[in-house]
Amino acid sequence: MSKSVSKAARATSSPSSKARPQPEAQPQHPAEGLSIAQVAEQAGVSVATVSRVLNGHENVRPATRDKVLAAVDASGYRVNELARNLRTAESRLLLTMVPDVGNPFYAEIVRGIDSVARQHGYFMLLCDTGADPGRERSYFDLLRRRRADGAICLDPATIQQALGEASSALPWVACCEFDPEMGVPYVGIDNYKAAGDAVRHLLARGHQRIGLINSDVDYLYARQRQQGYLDALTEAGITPDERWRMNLNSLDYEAGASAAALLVQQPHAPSAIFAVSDTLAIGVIHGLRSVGKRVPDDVAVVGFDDISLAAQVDPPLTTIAQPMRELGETAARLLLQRLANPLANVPGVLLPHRLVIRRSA
Amino acid sequence: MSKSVSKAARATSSPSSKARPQPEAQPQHPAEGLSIAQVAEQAGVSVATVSRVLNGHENVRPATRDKVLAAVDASGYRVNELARNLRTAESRLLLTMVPDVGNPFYAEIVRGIDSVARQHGYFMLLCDTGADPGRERSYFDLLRRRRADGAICLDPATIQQALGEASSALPWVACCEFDPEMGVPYVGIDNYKAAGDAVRHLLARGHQRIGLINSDVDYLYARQRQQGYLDALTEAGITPDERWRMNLNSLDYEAGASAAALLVQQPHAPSAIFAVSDTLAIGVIHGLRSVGKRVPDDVAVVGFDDISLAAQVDPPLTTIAQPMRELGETAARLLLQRLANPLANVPGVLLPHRLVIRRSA
DNA sequence: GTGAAAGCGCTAACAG
DNA sequence: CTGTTAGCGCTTTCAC
Repeated sequence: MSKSVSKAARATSSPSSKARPQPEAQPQHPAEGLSIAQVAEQAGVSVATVSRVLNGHENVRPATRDKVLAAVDASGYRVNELARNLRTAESRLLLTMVPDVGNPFYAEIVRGIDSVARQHGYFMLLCDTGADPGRERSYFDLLRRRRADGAICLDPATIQQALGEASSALPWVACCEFDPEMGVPYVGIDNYKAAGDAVRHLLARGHQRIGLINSDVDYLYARQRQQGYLDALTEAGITPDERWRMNLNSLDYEAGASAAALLVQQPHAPSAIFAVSDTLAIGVIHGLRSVGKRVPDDVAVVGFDDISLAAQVDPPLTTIAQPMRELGETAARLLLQRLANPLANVPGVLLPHRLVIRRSA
Repeated sequence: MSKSVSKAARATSSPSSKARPQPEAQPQHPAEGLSIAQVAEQAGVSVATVSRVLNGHENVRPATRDKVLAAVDASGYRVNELARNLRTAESRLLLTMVPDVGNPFYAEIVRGIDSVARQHGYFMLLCDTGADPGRERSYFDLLRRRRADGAICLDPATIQQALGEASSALPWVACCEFDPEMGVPYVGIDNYKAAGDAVRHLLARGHQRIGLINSDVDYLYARQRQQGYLDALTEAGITPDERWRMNLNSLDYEAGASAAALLVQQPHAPSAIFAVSDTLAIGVIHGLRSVGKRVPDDVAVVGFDDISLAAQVDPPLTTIAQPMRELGETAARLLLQRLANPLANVPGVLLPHRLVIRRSA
């Protein structure tokens, strides 16, 4: 930890750095190819001294320090981090890979990651992979090529596995999606139990025919939630009907809408639908309405995630809440741990979920 | 342009690189501190030759090339881009700064940027600024410190201006939010006219008392849309009432909901509401419903942006569509132009908007 | 407390 | 076609 702290104190590189505020007046020279040598010359000291001042080392005489600082401010000099990073062999950059930045579920997680990262003097940059293995790989290459110090991956477990064995040696952690067997640190929730909770809620409301609108089976959570759904039904003495289940390759509203319309227009249609994401569930509500079904009177629906929108739609969505912020924060902390001590074996952690009952079911 | 093309062809650094697929078998050594020198030794050639092969230069004998490639694959070597970038003085990284990654409006724009960027051999990385000037600054510092080659900023114009004069020399462009006076290339829409279109639609539907739920005036678009709203009303012979207008410091659904509830519960309440973003408008619909108003019968609502959700809510939202994808693509192209030719003065461009009539108004 | 100098890993002249 | 070499701008011993 002491490493992180000392690095975070670097006056010129920490995201949260307030060590040396900018002067009000803008510097004269917009600083194109300014190097430390020129600042040194201007200050009448050696490059070593400038470097020491820039990095907040203590062993510099105050007068000297002031001379240097003056020269820096006057010239508008900014350290070239490419050079610094080459020398120190670290970039202080963290990458977060998400399958779809447009999905509000990820936004809150990303904020959690970001806040922990900057507290520790790291920048967090977001990568939209579109759940495409090729793009995923190319972002991992940023890691291999030392352009980032670490990464957090929220992509489907299947894609993570496709990265190959060699990648597990890279400094990254998995968030929400993970394969416990891979030996990569992870954080997530108990999807199996959460899905069971959703279904049991529906059961308690008297529903017997419960549909499942699921996402792509590339996602670990899709497989786990399906199993939770299946087992909850079976435990209640109900034989799951295959026609009640659908797998979608998109979490978009439209996908949920058309799936729902299909689902309820068949014989023995479900009287309730469990959708594995709120975006899907909102689409489902819309789809049901478009075929003349009322929610929850004709068909009940429960979603998953508890994105902020869930409370705003009509009717407000009953859903399983994930601790999104904490998921992100935990992921960031795991990664930081792994960076601080590459050999320590970092644990997998599961965070609690919660059933939020609103009006849709 | 030829520069971009030749760079994009670099076998080891282009995001879209497919030049030399990885072998099926994973390399033996996970490649911690492997350098080009060791590869050179292993291949029995000089570092220069390895470098040439890695960069796809033509003047290498096939046999030599194969030897090098074999050594690379065997060792699992990856180029250290920190070193390469220091040497070539470019990072091939583009930054996109958005005020809120959770707002779906930005997601599609970001995709547009990303697709153009990777077509040209650049990586695009997303930064969530939270519309905070401090964070904005720190991301711009990434630029100053050569960790990224260019940036696209979607933050409020006010924040852009606060960056100071010196920043306009930096390689960035503005998207959606911009100040034409700053001399920074930009792309956006005609917000004044678009707002007018929205209001005129409401007018045509017979509404006389039209409310405006606006965002923070830090946003240029907020000021422009307000003016469009005001002028459209005036032109119709209606004197705008101050009590019809609200400014919110958030685009969240909740913010729209509570604002709407307030707005329609006063005397002479509006019979229609124009909200400057779809997220706000969706909140508005929810807020109206919570106080017992039906949309559009009691109060009509028009939004702005046409995010995918707009068609899914009940009632489907009448809104002004922005060409989000094109906005992003254009921004990326402007930036690329600016990078290719730092001296050329890149124009500001305005893209067309479109009124989409659904059921909410 | 400060400076001189080595070298991080790479690319690009320049020779041969 | 291939090798030798000089830096890119910075941090960090090691002297003084």
